[in-house]
Amino acid sequence: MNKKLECCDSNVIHEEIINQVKDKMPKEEILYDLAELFKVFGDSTRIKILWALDASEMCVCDIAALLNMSQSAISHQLRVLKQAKLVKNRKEGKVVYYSLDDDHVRQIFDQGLAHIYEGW
Amino acid sequence: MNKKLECCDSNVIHEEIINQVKDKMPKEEILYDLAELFKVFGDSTRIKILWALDASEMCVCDIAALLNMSQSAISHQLRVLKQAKLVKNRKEGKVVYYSLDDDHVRQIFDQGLAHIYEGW
DNA sequence: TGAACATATGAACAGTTATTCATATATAGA
DNA sequence: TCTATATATGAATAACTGTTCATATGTTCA
Repeated sequence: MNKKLECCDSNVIHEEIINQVKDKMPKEEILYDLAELFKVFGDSTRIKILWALDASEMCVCDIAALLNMSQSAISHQLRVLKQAKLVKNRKEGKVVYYSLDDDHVRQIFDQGLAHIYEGW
Repeated sequence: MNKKLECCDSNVIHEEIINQVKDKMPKEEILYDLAELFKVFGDSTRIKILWALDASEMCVCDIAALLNMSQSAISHQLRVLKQAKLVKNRKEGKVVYYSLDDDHVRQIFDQGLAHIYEGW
């Protein structure tokens, strides 16, 4: 019950494949960043915001009204989206307008939708 | 301080835009499913598993060895990936081999990477 | 300057999630 | 049948996350 610290109790089964795959894997850091990016997409509030901004530039209050959520909640999420460099903003007096800051968002959404609709 | 239940304290600023965007938004349910899908991508362990399986079919023990993680942790995550219809498996004796079950994974990854690398 | 308002932000809380641990299931071989 | 082994799974825990609430910041206008 304490024979190997490696993986499961047994030895590796297919050592060649493991080494082969290991060579093809991107650097740990890249994969981490990729997961962090998708984590940002993994919330329906943020998905809605991105979708809305893909249709039109909007101010915080408008987004809150559109999604029927508090101004604070939206503001917090916009900060997350901005840190991920997915949205940008411009200020006009008191009002802050947000818009998409990425060309890939739409394509990522489309691929995601393609998966969801697949086989139905 | 209690004038409107809507969004923030004020009235909606750009009502036309809101209605216009509202019409363009996909159904609530679709956006929820989309977020659920990306949530699955939003974990570096699962990202690594998917990347590995994109390179080669592998059994549970091999994946655990490759990622230097416990068999149990990998098995739990494979279940999540299978529920999301991102991987499939086949049994050969005691050994269960997992492989990708989706054509979009690679493209979603590529778009994600494109975003990460953008502007550097 | 002061009131009104749009937005941002910190703390707190509830809900979620990834891993570990122990154990169950299933299969192969003796 | 008994043992070894590959995988699955339920419970528990620690860490993380989204929203709310209260409040701060910054801008306009009177």
